[in-house]
Amino acid sequence: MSATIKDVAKLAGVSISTASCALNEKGNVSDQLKDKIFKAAKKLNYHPNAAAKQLKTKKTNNIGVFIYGFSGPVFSEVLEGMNKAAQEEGYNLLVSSGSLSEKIINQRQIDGAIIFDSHIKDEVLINYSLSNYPVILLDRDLEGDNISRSIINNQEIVYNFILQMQKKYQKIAMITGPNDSYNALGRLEGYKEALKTKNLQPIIYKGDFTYESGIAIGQKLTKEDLPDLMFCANDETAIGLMEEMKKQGYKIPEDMAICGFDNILWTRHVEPQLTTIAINHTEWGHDVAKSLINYLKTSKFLEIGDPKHEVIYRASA
Amino acid sequence: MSATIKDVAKLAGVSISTASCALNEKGNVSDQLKDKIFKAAKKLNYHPNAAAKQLKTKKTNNIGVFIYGFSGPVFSEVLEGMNKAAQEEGYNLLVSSGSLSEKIINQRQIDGAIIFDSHIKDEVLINYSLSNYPVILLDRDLEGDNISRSIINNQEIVYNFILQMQKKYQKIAMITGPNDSYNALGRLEGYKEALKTKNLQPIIYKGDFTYESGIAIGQKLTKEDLPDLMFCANDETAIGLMEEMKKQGYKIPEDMAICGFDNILWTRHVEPQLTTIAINHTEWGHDVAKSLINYLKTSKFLEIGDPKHEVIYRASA
DNA sequence: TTGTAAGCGTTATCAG
DNA sequence: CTGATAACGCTTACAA
Repeated sequence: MSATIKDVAKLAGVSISTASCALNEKGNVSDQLKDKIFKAAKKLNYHPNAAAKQLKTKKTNNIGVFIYGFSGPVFSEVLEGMNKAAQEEGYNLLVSSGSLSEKIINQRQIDGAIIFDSHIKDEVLINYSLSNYPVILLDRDLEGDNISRSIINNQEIVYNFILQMQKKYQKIAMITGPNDSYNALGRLEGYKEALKTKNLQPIIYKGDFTYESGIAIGQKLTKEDLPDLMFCANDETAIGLMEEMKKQGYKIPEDMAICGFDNILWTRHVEPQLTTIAINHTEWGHDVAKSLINYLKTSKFLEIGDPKHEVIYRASA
Repeated sequence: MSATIKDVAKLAGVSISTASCALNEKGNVSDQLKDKIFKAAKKLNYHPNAAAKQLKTKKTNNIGVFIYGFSGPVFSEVLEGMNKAAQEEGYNLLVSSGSLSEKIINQRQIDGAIIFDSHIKDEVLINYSLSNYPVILLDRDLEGDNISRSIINNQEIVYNFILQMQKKYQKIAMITGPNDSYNALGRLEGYKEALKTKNLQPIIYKGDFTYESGIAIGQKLTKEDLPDLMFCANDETAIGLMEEMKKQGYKIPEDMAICGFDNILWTRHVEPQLTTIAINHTEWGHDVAKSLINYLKTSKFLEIGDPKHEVIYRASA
């Protein structure tokens, strides 16, 4: 069994409350006693019991992060940023995915929640926030008093990007991603909106974020179809398309320029290197977690800036 | 404020203990009362307070996972598997990386720990395990009573693989990874050992797990240097090498066969497709977590099989 | 079958 | 400056 504060108090020859005050640097304890108490604590390898502390103070020092799954680079980057922020502020990350998430929220195992998972019911979140716990939603809508939100504004990013590219390329087509992807939909909207602004008809090919869908579309493209620029909803599709076009003897970007989205590692290893858009997910996660923790300390969310993005111009477009 | 068991008891018109027994399906409560109690709980949206429960039962229902960082595919796969196991068994994952990890362990916020991080001090782990908490170490050594271990046996996997390839290829060289990588070192040892068994001299090139290091080595390789097979410590290096060799006009695998390790997505998108070795990290994580949870339920670790691996033969070797 | 009461390890209030 | 003591919400003997 580990030592309790009782043991420390006994060894130091003081009362429990004095020991508690000393260990928490609170109130008035003489330096002499303090020293004795700290020595005793060290000797007994004392560490306060988290559950007891939580019960008393109603603070768990944990923030819950609820994600849909662990796979893919996005989650690990976001988590990395959040972990960094949590560490800086002395909080722990309780990461959960799946059916147990709602239980953790309901049981108040956390001081606040970051939701990156559309499966958790609104009702649970509202209930939680109503008990004065802060919640930050990522890429999802919900209004409420202690609820804040942050989204990757794919639509706006793509809108601006396409308008920019329009200066150089006349005919711009797009390969979309799957319909159930938040990101794919936003990117598509941004594309459509940009063309609308310029009074142009959108040309849309249906992809699914895979390398193979890029290849398949490349195989169907006839010479007359070729746009000046093909904007792909993600890099994998763009690279698949590029390989297929090269195979058919087309020159990139002369015959058709190609660009993607995400800036995956492989964009640098294809020939020509792929022009793409990078989102700084790590920084985003960091800012989001900081905002939540700020709420825990001051009852106010820190403003979360839009996730940083950067257009990376390379040879492909 | 959330409802407590007291509120439930009052609303149902029973004592606290009766309510507790009913809600935990324990002891003897008449069906009639039980029904009343459950209805009251539902009405009040009652959820037991985790801290109080933990304090009393000395069980947190959390298992701690301590990793070195979130980046890279390995951690997300391992975490995914662990999360799945935890979910199946009703446990939560407290994931932490960095300086706060030791605090979580010391404060007994978790019923058991999985350590995938060489930075946590042995002393902390020993102390923890001495208080009867189970610990599983991944890719790391430490002996103890409630301590179990599991490692990816890179050395053995590579040893067997190279012996196998030896039947087809005479001269086998290797590109290593960085010296501070557990995986790189094991793979190198396996290679050396296999050649030794066959009484052959190892031929070793120093890489660093990057695509660029594969290119650089390819540029230095002269025609006379070419081995029959180049075994690369990871796929990125292998692919870099392959691209460079192709650029120089060599035919893969005719002039030199190439194989890698990890089975990253891109191994299927190069020409020729890369022969490589896949480790099932998700399953590994799942098994590890299951083993720990089994200990929590029965005081015995479940046997963890060696992480499953599979040699994936493709056209490059 | 149900209720009373003690106690888990803390913190915090309030006398001494 | 220090020390009883109550309380946090829950579980669990044990008594009724």
